[in-house]
Amino acid sequence: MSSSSATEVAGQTGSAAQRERRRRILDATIALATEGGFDAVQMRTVADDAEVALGTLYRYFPSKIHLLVSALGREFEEAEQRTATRAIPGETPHDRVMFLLSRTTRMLQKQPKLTEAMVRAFMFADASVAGEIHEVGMRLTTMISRAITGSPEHGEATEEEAAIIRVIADVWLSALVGWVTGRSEATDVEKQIDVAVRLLLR
Amino acid sequence: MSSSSATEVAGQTGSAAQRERRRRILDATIALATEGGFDAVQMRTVADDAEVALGTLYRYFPSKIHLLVSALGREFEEAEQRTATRAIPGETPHDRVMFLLSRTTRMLQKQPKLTEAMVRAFMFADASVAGEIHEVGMRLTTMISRAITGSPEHGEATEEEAAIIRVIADVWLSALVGWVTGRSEATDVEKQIDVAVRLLLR
DNA sequence: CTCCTGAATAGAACGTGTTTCAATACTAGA
DNA sequence: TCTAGTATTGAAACACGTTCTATTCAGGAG
Repeated sequence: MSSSSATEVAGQTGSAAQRERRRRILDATIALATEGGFDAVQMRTVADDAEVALGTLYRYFPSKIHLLVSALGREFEEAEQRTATRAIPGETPHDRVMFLLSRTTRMLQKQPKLTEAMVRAFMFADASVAGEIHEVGMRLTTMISRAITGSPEHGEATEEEAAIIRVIADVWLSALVGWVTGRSEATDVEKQIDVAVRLLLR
Repeated sequence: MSSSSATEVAGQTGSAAQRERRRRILDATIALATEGGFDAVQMRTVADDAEVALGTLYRYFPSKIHLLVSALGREFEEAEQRTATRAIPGETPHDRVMFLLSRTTRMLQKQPKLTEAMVRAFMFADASVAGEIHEVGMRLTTMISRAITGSPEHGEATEEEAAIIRVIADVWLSALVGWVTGRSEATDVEKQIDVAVRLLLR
């Protein structure tokens, strides 16, 4: 339990050179994943591309799974900040949630290999990745919550709302896994969320 | 596309000696997974324990993931047959679905290592495992459908019902993944399903 | 400026999933 | 019974995640 607490989450720690190395590693990871997916993210290659030694890579990210989930965290960070600055369009909670998740889904589907790499890492992660996983989960929860209330504020949700948000997130992730692993079509993801949201937000 | 169609799914093919080998392999897999989880299922060890050569193991199951998902399929087969012979107790669809999923969850939680191995393989599986995955999905769908209607028959579900079943299955799997990967407590799984079922079946 | 210590490096080495291949055993049909 | 074709075996080799070791580097304390 030394560093990565929830407050200094996305690696805003260490010297400038260290933050720079971390950035280069995540850049290389995302580039490789975008090109060739999970299998193409090979630790030796990441280290080479980021111009750090293999041992250094492992000092920053203790496993390939940590690395990819952290990359997912960085991507979600941008998406979440977008929902914080501008209100999500739509008349009803249903409309707004669908707007948000459809937009995010389409964004992910534009880079299928990258999404495959990150989603598979996310689903494969074990307890040792709890911190990174939790960060991603919180961001997703925050975004859906904002979509439901329609405001960029992120106040406390009622217990009922929290439960609904969780179910929506679960369905979205499952649908994404289905698409990523080639078990369903791209358009199915949106359909499945629409059904779930319709059933839940009525 | 030679063998494994939906009709001859669970390996009811080949000579008696071959069916016997297949059974020994799955037995060894489940024994190892029960003892030590995903990591303990090592292909060399499985082959040794099942008394087949490593090459033979790979002839029967083209990867560790195929192997573990097939093991999950065999376990689900028994569970599904139980729902086919006896009616699921409970007054309402909600009660019956909860009875079914609670019972199944508790059964899985009694063997945490085995469940961890199978669930992680299931979530990690890519398109090449589509057949095995589909089999498991169908069994789960069938069981939930029987619980909703309250009859061991497995008639066609309406589109609405099918969508609801899918959402319930997604939530159940997500909750299970959360538990397996140490992100949530055993009792959370039931709670999450209860919320989802309550929201969906009203 | 020198020394000390933690960080970074290069590279070898290890473990396990997967592939390959030559030799042997088995089985179904003539 | 013989034979052709197929399945199984045993063993080595390969690929990639991960660990380990020896060495060098950087930057703050004195």
